[in-house]
Amino acid sequence: MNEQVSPLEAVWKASPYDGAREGLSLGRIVAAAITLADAEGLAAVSMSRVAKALGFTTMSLYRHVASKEELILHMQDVAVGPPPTTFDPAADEDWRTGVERWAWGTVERLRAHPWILQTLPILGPPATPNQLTWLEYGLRTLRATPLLEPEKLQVILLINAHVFGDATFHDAEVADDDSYETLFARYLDPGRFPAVIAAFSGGAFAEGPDPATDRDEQFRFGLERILDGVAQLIGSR
Amino acid sequence: MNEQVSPLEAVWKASPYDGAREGLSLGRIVAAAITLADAEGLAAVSMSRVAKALGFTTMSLYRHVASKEELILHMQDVAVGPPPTTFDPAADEDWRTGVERWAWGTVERLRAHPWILQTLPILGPPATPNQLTWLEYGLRTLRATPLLEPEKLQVILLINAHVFGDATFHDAEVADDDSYETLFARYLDPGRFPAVIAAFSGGAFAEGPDPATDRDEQFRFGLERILDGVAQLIGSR
DNA sequence: CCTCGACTGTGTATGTCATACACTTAGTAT
DNA sequence: ATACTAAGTGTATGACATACACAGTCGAGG
Repeated sequence: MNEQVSPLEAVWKASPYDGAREGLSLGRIVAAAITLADAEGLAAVSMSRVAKALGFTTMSLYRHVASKEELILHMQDVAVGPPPTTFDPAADEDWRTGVERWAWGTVERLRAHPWILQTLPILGPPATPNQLTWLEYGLRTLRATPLLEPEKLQVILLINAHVFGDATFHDAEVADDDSYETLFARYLDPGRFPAVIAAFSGGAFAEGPDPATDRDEQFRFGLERILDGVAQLIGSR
Repeated sequence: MNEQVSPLEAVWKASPYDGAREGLSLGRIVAAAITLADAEGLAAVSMSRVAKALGFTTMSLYRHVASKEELILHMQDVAVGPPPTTFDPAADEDWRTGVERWAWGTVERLRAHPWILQTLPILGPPATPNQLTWLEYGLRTLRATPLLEPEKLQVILLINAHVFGDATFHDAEVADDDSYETLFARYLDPGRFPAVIAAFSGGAFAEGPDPATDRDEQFRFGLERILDGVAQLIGSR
């Protein structure tokens, strides 16, 4: 644990998520918390439940973590994890190939731990070590491109927003599920919401045989639009 | 208040945010909660603080609202508000003009009540009456376009994601503020994060004389990329 | 070898929170 | 007037984050 340090800064200081082989350790605590969040959602993560899962008392956690907020930041960093080094774009690689690989990589991480979404309230710009490593790799895909530095950043952040959009949209859909269709059927006045009804009856909700593919397809569509737009700008330089 | 009804459904049933002139009412409760959230953030909204602000007891709120979750959904709906009717795109209007107007309208709403971001955990697809009205208007801007129905939806959702990205990125920047620069300076190893450093020293954080304009400029950049991509698809049909 | 201090884990206590439930009271319909 | 209903209250419960004081343990310096 650290004295007088902001939660964010604590995450940076911790870097090697070590594990002494016995007793508590930051690594163990964070791992237990992530397991809990994966299984029951972020709301299920309380100091006492995490401690119980490890067989320690609630207060023991505070020897390794200054606050719950810090714990959650650590969870986020570990759950995001470092990008595979194979994601580091080769110097001669086509930017678009690189960006696409990167984009799909980030979706995958977020889908693996959807509760990362709920941890957003804390955030702002990417700020955690692993998050920044992803950002670094993302920016590198645009290295050879004539875009200005701030433009590169905007492009990567835009794609990131799309990734979060995907996760947000498909999150509660799973949870609420039937209540959606029901709700829409019951309250969506065709006089007031003709376009919405048309869009949704086109099958955005009513997934086909393989919802995962459909979801991928939706993500791909948005991504291609973004990249087409970027390509156009690059081409104009 | 409603019996045996999901929080979301309760919001739909409530539609006219009425106000009996005395005593408590849903409208009054929601308004007080929004005032609180605007001033001190979503975290400051507790049943007891809202009640106190109105001069009633905590439990009195439960006569009008089934749970805190329902309250927050109501808050969200009211804070989002209906789109101005002038946003309803004219039939002969250029789609791009319409979409841009719509996009800027949504940013504006979100910026006025940034805590709406924190209410995301609850959500999923847009589902609240006013949210759906915005969606309806957004979709209408693409009415005359050769896009397929699900594609229109994807485009609007993509822009929406961009709006949330803008809000997310600039939210904590305000809150953490100096700690960001500090943190970056202290921990960002130029060996490991060359691209990040290049992108940020380009001035993404170090705002110019008018940060609002810079922020607008950043949003505009992403929006134009998206719309260029969409235009290209439309053109190819 | 002993002692001291640091580190790690514990137990108890406090204040906040959402919410259940039983109660009162006022207003309305018969 | 009586019975019913809606609105507001007060008290109680159980979860939670966290402060604080204490205890065991272990390694380093005498």
